[in-house]
This record gives sequence, C-alpha cells and structure tokens, in this order.
Amino acid sequence: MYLTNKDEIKSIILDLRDIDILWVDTETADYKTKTPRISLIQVLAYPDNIDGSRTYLFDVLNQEELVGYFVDHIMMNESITKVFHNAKYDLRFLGGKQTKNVFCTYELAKTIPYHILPVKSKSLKTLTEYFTDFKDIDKNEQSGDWGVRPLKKNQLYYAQMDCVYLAQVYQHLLKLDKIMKENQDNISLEDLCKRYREIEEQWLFLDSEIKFLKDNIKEKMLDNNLEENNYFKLSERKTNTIKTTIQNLIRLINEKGNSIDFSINLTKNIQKSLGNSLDDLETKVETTISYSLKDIK
DNA sequence: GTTTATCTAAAGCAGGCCCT
DNA sequence: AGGGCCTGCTTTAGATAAAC
Repeated sequence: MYLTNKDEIKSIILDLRDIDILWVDTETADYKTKTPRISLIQVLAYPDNIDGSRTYLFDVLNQEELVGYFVDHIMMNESITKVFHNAKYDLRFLGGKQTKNVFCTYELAKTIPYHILPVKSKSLKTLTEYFTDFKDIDKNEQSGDWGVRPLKKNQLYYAQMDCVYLAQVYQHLLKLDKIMKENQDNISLEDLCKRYREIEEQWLFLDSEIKFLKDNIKEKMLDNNLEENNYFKLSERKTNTIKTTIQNLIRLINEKGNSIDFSINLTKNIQKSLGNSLDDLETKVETTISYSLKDIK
C-alpha cells in the first residue's frame, strides 16, 4: 500500500500504536553523499502476509514532519517492538539511540554459530533464501535511485517485500535461537565432552587439510603474481613496526623532560637484558588468568 | 638442569560486513 | 560513503614437552 497523503499516513501511524510488533525498513536517497535523505518508511504489521500486499509504504521524501511523527509515535514507543535488519543503519534516520524497543535480526543472526545457521553471509537476502521458499531475490533496487518520483513499480515491489522477508527471517531466527538456548540448558557436561570426542577426529583431519590448501593456494598465487581467481582474492597487508634503541629513547626523553611519561611492558626479553637491575626498578605486575582444556591421557 | 620448540589465549589493530 | 561491530592477523605471555 503506497501512501503519499500526509493525513492518511498520520492516521495509519496512530492506528499502528495498538500493535505489539512491527517489521520496519527504510529506503534512502543520496546514500552515497554526505547528506542522505530518507525516502520511504516501510511497515508491516502482519507477519503471515507473504505477497507484500499488506506492507505500508510511507512516502516521506523531504517530509521531516512525517518522519518526526513516526519517530515520536512509533520509534519512541516502548510498548511496540520494532524489528529491523541492521537497525543501526535505519536508526540514523529514525531517532537514533533514544528509540525504545528496537530489535535487530542482523545482530541476532550474528550470535548464532555457523554449525547451527550454516550461511556465509548474514544479509537479509541470504537469510531469506536460506529460511524460506523465496529464491533468487533481486536486490538491484537496493542501490537504485530513491530520490526520484514517481518511484518505479520494481522499486515499490522491492520495498514492500523487504518487510515480508524481514518478518519471515525474524520468525525463523527466533525459533532457531530458542532451540539453541534450550539445548544449551539441557545438555550435560558429559554429553558436551562426548560430542567433542565424536567430531574431534574429523575436525583435526579437515583443519589440517584446510591449512594445507590455504598455504599452497597462497604460495601458488604469489608465484604466479595472481591477485584474484574465481575462488579467492589475495589481499596484501603491510604492517610497519617502528623500532628504536633504548638509548635513543632515553636521549629523547631527557630532551623533552617530564612531558613524556607512560608505562611500557617489560617483555621476557627486556627482563633478560635488564638482569639484576630489574630489582632496582619500580614495577607493577598485572595478572591475567585464562583457562584451557587439556587432554587426559 | 637448561635451553628450545610448540601450543593456547589475549590484546591491538586494520579491514570487512551490513544497510541504502 | 560511512558508522558500529566483528573477524582475522600479529605479537606476546605463559605452560608444557622435547632436545641438548
């Protein structure tokens, strides 16, 4: 439902206040510039609708008043859960940090480990295709021009379907998360250990082969001066470590006087070089404790 | 008995991900 | 483009095993 009439939009916003949970998305114009403008606010209140016909498309291009109205009545409203995918992005336009009761499916998806949710990307498109029967979702409109009017049919379709995908993904993620947490609570230490032993051999096998393959692919790509092929991109990374001698450092500090003072870590090597002199030095010890598992023989 | 090698964990940092 | 979080690389410490 594409809506441009101010009063109509406002009246729907007021009606939406009675609903517990809304699936929300936005589209922005000029997103590559320093001053992006919000173009559409899409809202779905019926998660079971899968054709997009029940998604509200509020046209808010250059309508700061309408955006403010939505923020005041919906975004700041504690009693309504607002679901976004990567909410951080949309919140830039919809009230920022002061908003209440915002839920992000992207953040939830990231907390679920790969062996439970085996997808390489956590984009809305990937998650939708993984969880639902929607396949080959076209995301071309995402990078389209949302500043033009009238909006193309494709754009409106894309905009309304995003909320549908969002609601579907949300429901599947919640189910998965619930199952995961229940399993976590119910599984015994014994079972965890047994499972570890059960898959340890495969893991060792795969891990070693993966490392072997990676090293060799890297080597061959370097030998052939190949930056990229159909499978990998070889990215170069330079790390500069700046070094000086301790005498040079002392000289500098003497020149600058008290303006330079900071603590440095005395590594094992430095401690060795200092020898007995270490006892004469005023030091502070910071202790960190960590735990690791060892095999029982 | 001492040095050297190997492994795990942590911290700092650069680059990548996600959205439009 | 751009902001916040995450991943992965690198370095370091500390524990243990192997070598001298």
